[in-house]
Amino acid sequence: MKRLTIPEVVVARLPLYTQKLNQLLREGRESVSSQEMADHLGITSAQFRKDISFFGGFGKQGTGYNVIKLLESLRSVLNLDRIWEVALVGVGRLGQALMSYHGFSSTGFEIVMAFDNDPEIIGKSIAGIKVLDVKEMQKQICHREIPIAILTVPAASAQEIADQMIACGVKAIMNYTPTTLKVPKGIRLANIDPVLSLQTITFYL
Amino acid sequence: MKRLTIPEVVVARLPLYTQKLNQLLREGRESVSSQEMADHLGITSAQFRKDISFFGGFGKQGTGYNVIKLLESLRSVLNLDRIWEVALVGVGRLGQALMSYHGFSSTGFEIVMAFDNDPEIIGKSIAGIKVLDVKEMQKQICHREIPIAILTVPAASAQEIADQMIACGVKAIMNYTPTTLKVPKGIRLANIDPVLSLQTITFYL
DNA sequence: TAGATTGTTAATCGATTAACAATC
DNA sequence: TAGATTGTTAATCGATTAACAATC
Repeated sequence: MKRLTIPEVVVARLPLYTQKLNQLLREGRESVSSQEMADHLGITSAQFRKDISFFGGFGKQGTGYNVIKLLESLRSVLNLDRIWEVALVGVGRLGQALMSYHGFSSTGFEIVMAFDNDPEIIGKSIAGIKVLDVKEMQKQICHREIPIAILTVPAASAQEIADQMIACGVKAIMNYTPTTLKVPKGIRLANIDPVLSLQTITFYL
Repeated sequence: MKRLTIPEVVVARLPLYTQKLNQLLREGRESVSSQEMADHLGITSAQFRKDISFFGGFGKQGTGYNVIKLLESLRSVLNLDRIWEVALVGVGRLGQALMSYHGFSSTGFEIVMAFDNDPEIIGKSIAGIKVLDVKEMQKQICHREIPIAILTVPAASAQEIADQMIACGVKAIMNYTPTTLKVPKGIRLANIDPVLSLQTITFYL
């Protein structure tokens, strides 16, 4: 299958392309050249064309790329033309903020369940989602076959909760904890602790 | 200067090394081999040694790396052996969560000012920080020479606010908005909209 | 000393870019 | 048609890895 040979760095750039194309769409633009995309994104036009051509020839010589068509193609490539159900574990401040974050639902991600171990918060509703006891987590996630989980628990319990998630079928974990998690091959792990990117940036300051 | 030649991918891995070393330190470990670090982090031992050797020979043949010494060296390389003052603009739910996030202060980042344009929230205190009118932003940031800003405003005003920040000396922006920002060369921009990493992950599911 | 593991070299692998024929 | 811009090739550039002498 062709898809398996796409470099990870290319895949990581596609959401940025999608983001920019959405912006152009809102501005009413019909087409865009690789050169313009490159200028906006701070890359070379050759890189843009090469990245896109992994998935097919979506452009037109002399004209560029049709914004809507390219956007839809990329959404299809990234499997964004469906709703993805997400579970969130750890309903602290960050967890609550993410549950209320409108950006998820407007892009096809829906947090459909949330778990915590604090009796104070279990049973409460946040952004329309009832917080369940984390003891229920495995049963619920298994039952509903949730593919993606957001991990916003304290560092100390991160690995344990991650193991439990994986045991009941979660395929991707967004790790917001400042922890180096061990996950089996085949499980996607995104480390998005806000501190990590800050620590990279300070090298250059 | 040697530092200028370090590949970005290497710099991006250093915080992960720091994270794991901190974990080992808490476990009371005195030394660690490149092989063990590699196993934990899912990389090769050669890569770890190569990355570290950009900054000097911190290891000892036959023994490995002294955890404390390596940790301190990396902290020094990443300029983490000081306090970094951070401004936050956009005190919505995500902004508030980040203001309350303990992970920043415990790693040497301190959100020292916050701004919003909503009269309802201006003047209130969140996590001990008084929210100021965004009209005051440029004056305050200039005056205190804040190098890092967290951008958590609505997408529509993101570019405008970013321009204002840069005009008054901000050198790095953590962009939490779903926007492709244009920034001048020399300004560090980290795109950490949570949706971006989700959209990358769905490609593989 | 014997065993272990580093730091570094050279080889490999992969990603980026310049250039241009194809073509809208 | 003339001008513009794609898709792709080949060259370049850069990052990763295997291997091993050095050495603790």
